[in-house]
Amino acid sequence: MDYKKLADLLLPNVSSDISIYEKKYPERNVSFVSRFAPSPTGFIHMGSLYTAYISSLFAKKNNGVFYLRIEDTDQKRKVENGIENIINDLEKFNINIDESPIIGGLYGPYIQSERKEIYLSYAKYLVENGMAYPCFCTKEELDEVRKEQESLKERTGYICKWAKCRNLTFEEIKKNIDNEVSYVIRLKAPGNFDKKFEFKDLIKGKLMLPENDNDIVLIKSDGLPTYHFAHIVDDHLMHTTHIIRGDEWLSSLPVHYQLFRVFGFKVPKYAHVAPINKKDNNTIRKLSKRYDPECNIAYYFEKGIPVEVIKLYLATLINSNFENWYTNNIDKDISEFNFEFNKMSVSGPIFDLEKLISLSKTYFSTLKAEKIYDGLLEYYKIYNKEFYDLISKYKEYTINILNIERLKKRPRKDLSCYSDFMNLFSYMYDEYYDKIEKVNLIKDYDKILNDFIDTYSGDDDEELWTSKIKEICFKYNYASNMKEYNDNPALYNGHITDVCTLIRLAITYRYESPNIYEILKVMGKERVSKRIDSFIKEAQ
RNA sequence: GGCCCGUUGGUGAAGUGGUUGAACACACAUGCCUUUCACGCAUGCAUUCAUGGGUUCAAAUCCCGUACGGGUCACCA
Repeated sequence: MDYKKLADLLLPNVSSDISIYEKKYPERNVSFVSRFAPSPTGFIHMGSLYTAYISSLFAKKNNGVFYLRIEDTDQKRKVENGIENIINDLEKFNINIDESPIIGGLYGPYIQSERKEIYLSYAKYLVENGMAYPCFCTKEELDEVRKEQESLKERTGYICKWAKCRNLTFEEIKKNIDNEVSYVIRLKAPGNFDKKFEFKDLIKGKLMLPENDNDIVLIKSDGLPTYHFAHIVDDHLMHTTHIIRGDEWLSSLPVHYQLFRVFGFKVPKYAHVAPINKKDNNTIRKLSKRYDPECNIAYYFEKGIPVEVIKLYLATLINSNFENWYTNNIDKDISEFNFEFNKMSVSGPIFDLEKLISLSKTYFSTLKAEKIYDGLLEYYKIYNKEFYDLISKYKEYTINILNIERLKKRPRKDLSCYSDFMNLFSYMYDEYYDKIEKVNLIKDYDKILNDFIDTYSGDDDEELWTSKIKEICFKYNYASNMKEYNDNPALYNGHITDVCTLIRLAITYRYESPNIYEILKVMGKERVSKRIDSFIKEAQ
């Protein structure tokens, strides 16, 4: 068969001179190039963020390039604003992108649907060299073939004797083309399934894979390439050195490997990332954006968990020894850690929200109050306008609240997200000083509170403050320490904890709060007196 | 069903033939500290690495079988 003639018949208006593109997209002078190549089908979720983050982290570590390429060759799955959504989400996470449809770059276009000419050119080149051919089989015919293969317990696919369009004569093809029969272009797969080749994946390690003998589709009937074909052409021309992608691609690696070899291109290195999993009852399954709210990025935004925390947690999932490094280098940037492919989980890490929250508490405990304050403003501006107005109005006061038990060697760890702040500290604002239903009052509560407010100066140090409380304890027959009380409980009306709890209740209407001494100090004497007065009135 | 991959405590995991008495972290429990809560500190929590066999002086680590789990078999990526 005259393949040149065949190529011209199929793609008359396309040049098969691929050297144009080889020249147009020259070698890069960096040793590491990775990419994130999503389909624009919606918002980014934890899984895609994970893969994208890994790519960017390794690119950064190797002073390489990380670019974004949109894989929109499936017209049916296109979603409105898909590209914008992806780019916005990546921006929110401060993932640094060197080239993208927005930023541009020398290797564009970065949207596959805009590269149609390129793919067709490479496809024509293959046809011309007898390595690809048109296939006129309909979906129904293919389904039937598959059914027959299944009933014969044979391997499925467009393989061996089943690849009937492989042997069409030029005349037969010409007739179909003249009649405008819809067709695809398939690879004439040169592999032998019974032969295996060794492949070293950066994460999975040494693999033995069968050669590909399936005549996979290269160009679909709409003229757009399949993932397999676009992957080879793009990653070759864009000079990607490291393909970092989900391990659902592992099984098609023989196809991709073969395509690179057919063209004589250098095969890039591959890192197949196992998915983030979730333990559901007793089964482990992939974290799903449909069933697991924590898979959705919006979930964290709504709670007010900072993106830094998510990145921190993802980093621990990428390399579990990261966590140890981080606790010793809490002031350093995540990217300074030496991430390694071979330390990644082969079967996929399990997502543990509890651990993420614990990490978040540690993260918040390292922040300066001013920084948290800025985060609070940003958060409540969107999620609670009323509270936003309040903290905007009382900036200094709010920062003082945030500084309670923060300015010491081991700060409190009670804040795990911005939404916690309101739950934890709303009572500090008079607007939210709410009564609670049931309050247990101790003996002489009114006298104790009155004595307390009489002696409270507002600027005593903690030691003096405590000693004043102890005096009150003594006066009303409360034990001034627990040991005393426990030795002889019958002698006392109660103990110092009861007295402090009473004060805490009067001030906050809560049984739990940070150090009451510090709270009083932040509130100021005037507010404290008012609250105590109103508490006593309310109790009577 | 074919092919590929995996299986270490309540959880995430470290571990690649010999100081591993199986790190570390989360969770849990108890105790200490303490005005509550949180923090912090201390202690406890796998005589054993899915399972059966083999190789070896030595196996969680290497080999084979079995069970279970995951991925994939599209003109979707």
